[in-house]
Amino acid sequence: MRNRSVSHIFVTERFPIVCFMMRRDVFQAIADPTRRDIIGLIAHRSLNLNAVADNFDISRPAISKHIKILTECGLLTIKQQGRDRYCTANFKKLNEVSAWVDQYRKFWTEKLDALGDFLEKEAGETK
Amino acid sequence: MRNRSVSHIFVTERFPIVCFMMRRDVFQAIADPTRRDIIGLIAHRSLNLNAVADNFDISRPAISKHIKILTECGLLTIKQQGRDRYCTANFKKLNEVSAWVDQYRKFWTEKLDALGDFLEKEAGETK
DNA sequence: CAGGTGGTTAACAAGGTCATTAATTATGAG
DNA sequence: CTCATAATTAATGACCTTGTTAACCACCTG
Repeated sequence: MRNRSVSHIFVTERFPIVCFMMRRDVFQAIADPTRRDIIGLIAHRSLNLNAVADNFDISRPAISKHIKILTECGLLTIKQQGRDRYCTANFKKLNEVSAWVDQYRKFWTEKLDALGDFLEKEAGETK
Repeated sequence: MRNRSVSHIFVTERFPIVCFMMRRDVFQAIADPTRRDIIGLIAHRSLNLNAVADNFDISRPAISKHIKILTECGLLTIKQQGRDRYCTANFKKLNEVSAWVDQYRKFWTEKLDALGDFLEKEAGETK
């Protein structure tokens, strides 16, 4: 039962109702390349789910699930407009990732070789 | 067959030998909290596998597998010293994550509310 | 060489992820 | 109201992940 946590427990007189909320962490959310692509798509403009799905070869339900995961971890917010649900990216959430990476930044930038490695990689990829 | 790619194909006269190499991407590697903890552990000093395992409640084989994954994606390098294998972090690899996050940084820092959110989160956690 | 220690591999189990298709819900348009 | 469209849910399947224990290999020490 990983990544789950009880967020609220509502107790009526006779029926304890336990409400689970996925504690989807951002790291896991961005681990999937499709989800990273979705984020890239909606970075500049809000899109409804179908517009997002048009950019991928997978089914709408699959996209729907990805978006659900991104929403659950706080990276996306949904705004309902009639039938359409428009997805907007909530980039502040990426600060968690940024902060984690940044604590190690000094270990690889001290030698000032990051640029060199980046260029090396670029050259390898475009070759 | 996701996350796999044929990296090299050696062909002898009679035996084509296909060598698979896991294309473990860094995002997936750091998605696991245990692996992030391992990285944190060996950030400052090289540790052998048993020393790493001592810090966790899981078995040595489990740690061994995590370290294998981290090695396969380039985040760790192993230096054998007699019986011991010392793990060293290779933080340059984190640049991939950093670069991906950074392309969106302007979206959440423009408003200069990142500090506010950070403090808010801190307060929420220590409460 | 024998035995202990560091570490990996093998076999397996439980649960999670990511996709599918079919059915369902909900909204807007004619 | 009826139909088309936007989107979710349900049921299912294949594969991946993460852990376990037991057995094994490799190296150092006495």
